[in-house]
Amino acid sequence: MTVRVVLADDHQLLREGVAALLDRTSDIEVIAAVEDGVAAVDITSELGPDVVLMDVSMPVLNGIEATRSIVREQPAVRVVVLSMHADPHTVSTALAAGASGYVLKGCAAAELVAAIRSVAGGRGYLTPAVTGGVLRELSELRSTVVPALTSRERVVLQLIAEGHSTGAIALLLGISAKTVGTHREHLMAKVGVRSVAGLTKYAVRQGVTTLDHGE
Amino acid sequence: MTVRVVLADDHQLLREGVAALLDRTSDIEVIAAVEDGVAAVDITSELGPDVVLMDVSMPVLNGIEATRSIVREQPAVRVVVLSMHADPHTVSTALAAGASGYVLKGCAAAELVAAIRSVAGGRGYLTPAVTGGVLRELSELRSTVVPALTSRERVVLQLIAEGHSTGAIALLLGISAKTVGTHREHLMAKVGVRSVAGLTKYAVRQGVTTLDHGE
DNA sequence: GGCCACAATCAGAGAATTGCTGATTTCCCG
DNA sequence: CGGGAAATCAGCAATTCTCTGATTGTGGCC
Repeated sequence: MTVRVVLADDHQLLREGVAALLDRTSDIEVIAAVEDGVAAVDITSELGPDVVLMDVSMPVLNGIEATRSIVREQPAVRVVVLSMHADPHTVSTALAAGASGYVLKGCAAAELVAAIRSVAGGRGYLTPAVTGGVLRELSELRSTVVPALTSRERVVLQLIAEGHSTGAIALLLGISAKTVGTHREHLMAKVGVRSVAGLTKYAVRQGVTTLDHGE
Repeated sequence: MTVRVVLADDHQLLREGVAALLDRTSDIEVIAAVEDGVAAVDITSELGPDVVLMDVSMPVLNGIEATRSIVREQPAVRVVVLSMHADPHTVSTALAAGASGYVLKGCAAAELVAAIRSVAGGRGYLTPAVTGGVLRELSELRSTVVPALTSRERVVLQLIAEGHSTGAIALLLGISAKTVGTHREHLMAKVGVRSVAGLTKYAVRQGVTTLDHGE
């Protein structure tokens, strides 16, 4: 079970150095090293590696776009982005493009190996220096794209997901059925869904209810 | 981390013999041995053991009822039923009463120890001689209690769980909305649920749809 | 203090869905 | 050749949904 790796970076010295480092590891094999994004896409579709180690800044086609292309065409291939910078924007763009891992060029060889093994195993890898920013970005996106639910809405969501009818919820909460309907509409609008089925899935994902019993 | 065990059996010789066997094992300690079901319930609520080793046939209160009582009052206590017979009815009754394990009196000491360790660790234990019967019983129950869905019903279930309305499903399938409604009713009746929320959860559990996107 | 945004509440009216009963057709199995 | 189950559809009353519009209370902000 060796992990087959394609390396894409526009600096020859880095390519050779990283290849040497990785080849010291018995379970990782560098099967190709290319110097631009187009070559990375081509060689990946030809060789079908397990992991592509992708530099961000490359001529012809940058690493982000190359990642997007590879992930779209070969979802089984995992991409680890190798970058000089830890700025949250680059990181989240790379991850949005479909990268499974993100490591900095300043990292130790051991970390690079850990990242490759992690993504080859189907997990992800984020170098500690960027995780904070990613989490912050994530929560910001969550709150702007998906507005926070109000406490009342959360209660109604839970009851809906538990299978209660509008009338039943109104009785339980001691409010009018009309109000429950309004809450439901607000919920659907916020969650971006237009059915009880969608609301229920959202509730399950959010942990507001369980999948346990039928309702 | 020794496992504290209460032993309940109406034959003194068996109590002494099993206690001796278990005490040879360093991580298992028999803290009490009683001779009827009532005493088992009493001593269990008093001592709070990790595991109760429970004979099925006992005077005053049989092992099944004693198990039911113990599990209801002290859910943290695990019960291993010790029985002479492997008949599926006894086994499934015992498991339905809340037993976590089932071993035969004809088993080796090593198996008893394995069973006790397993249930103490929060898992279950079924002696191989009875697993076949239990699985058969289970699938029979499944098919009678939860009748198999027809292929058409599965299709409708999926579409409902994906958030489509009755009218939309009718269009997609090229049938009347009334028919879709009938399918939905049959689904709810079979699944034992009376809401789209319940159906959606069932669909997710069954893998008919995913939790991914909202709808 | 006044203003504004928003949560929470409710209502009206027409459209859609639900729940229940009942029926027909087709098809497979013994 | 039945018998039964699956799949289809209808009628009808009750409920729910959708959309629009409105009121009240609260908290933050100038």
